[in-house]
Amino acid sequence: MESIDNIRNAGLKLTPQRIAVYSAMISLRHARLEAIVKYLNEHYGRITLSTVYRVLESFCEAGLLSLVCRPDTGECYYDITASDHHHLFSGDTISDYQDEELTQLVLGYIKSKRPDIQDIEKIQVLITTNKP
Amino acid sequence: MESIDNIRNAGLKLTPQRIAVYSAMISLRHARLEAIVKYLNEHYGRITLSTVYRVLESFCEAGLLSLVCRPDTGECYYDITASDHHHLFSGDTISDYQDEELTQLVLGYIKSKRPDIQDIEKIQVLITTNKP
DNA sequence: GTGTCTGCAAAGAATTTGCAAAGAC
DNA sequence: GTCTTTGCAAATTCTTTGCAGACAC
Repeated sequence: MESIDNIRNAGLKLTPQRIAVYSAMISLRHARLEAIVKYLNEHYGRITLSTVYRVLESFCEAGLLSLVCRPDTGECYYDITASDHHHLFSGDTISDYQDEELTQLVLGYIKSKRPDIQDIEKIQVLITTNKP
Repeated sequence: MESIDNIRNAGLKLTPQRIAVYSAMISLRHARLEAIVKYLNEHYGRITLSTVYRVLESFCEAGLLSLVCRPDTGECYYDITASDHHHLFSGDTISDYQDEELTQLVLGYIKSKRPDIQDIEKIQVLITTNKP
């Protein structure tokens, strides 16, 4: 099972709660705490709020999850995709947009136009669209 | 005075508290609530926390301030620059990076590569660098 | 068996709200 | 004068913590 390996590989001990939270994130992809708790209550059963907080924190620290924030409201969502990627915001929907070519395009542009910006670690592009 | 005109033009009534908060943001450029309150206590005198919350909310709603979030921690900062622009993150420092050419570069790229992404409203690039 | 994780309940922070007085226009 | 904003204190909501028992390995 994917979840189990990923949690193990991140160096975390396997517990039912961690598996539940990770599975929730695999289904939800992007979610705020509230949605995760709702999902867990519906699909898993009782899990304490403080445990959810602790599990999510351990996942972020271990690099299993990342964070992404809405540019308009600043609301932050946990993101099942931890590797570098871009994001699309359309109304309430957040989508990952993996595009290494775009990363390289921006990187090349910045390096040539702004050589004073050194040691770039990460480029993230946030694209907001109007919901039709 | 710049602050006064901007607040007025945003359609908000002028109060000493609004002028104080706006002036604080002009000095601070990017700041979290905590830093704003600290600045106000040092430079202005007593102002209630709930008033600061309400003033900041009215400013964001009126388009006088925007929000920007750290990609790593998700911490959100109020930003004195409300018009579209990009951001540089270097250690604890956040800088605005205004570059319409970059916006157009990304926009052109997305439009040609991903014609399915319609009605793009905003492009924001977040650049994280390693602090030397 | 040892050390980490969870549940619980309580503490602590952060944010919002109701209301009366003060202030902007 | 009318309608909005502020200060204050209380209420909510959100997040963290301490500790004892349960659990992973």
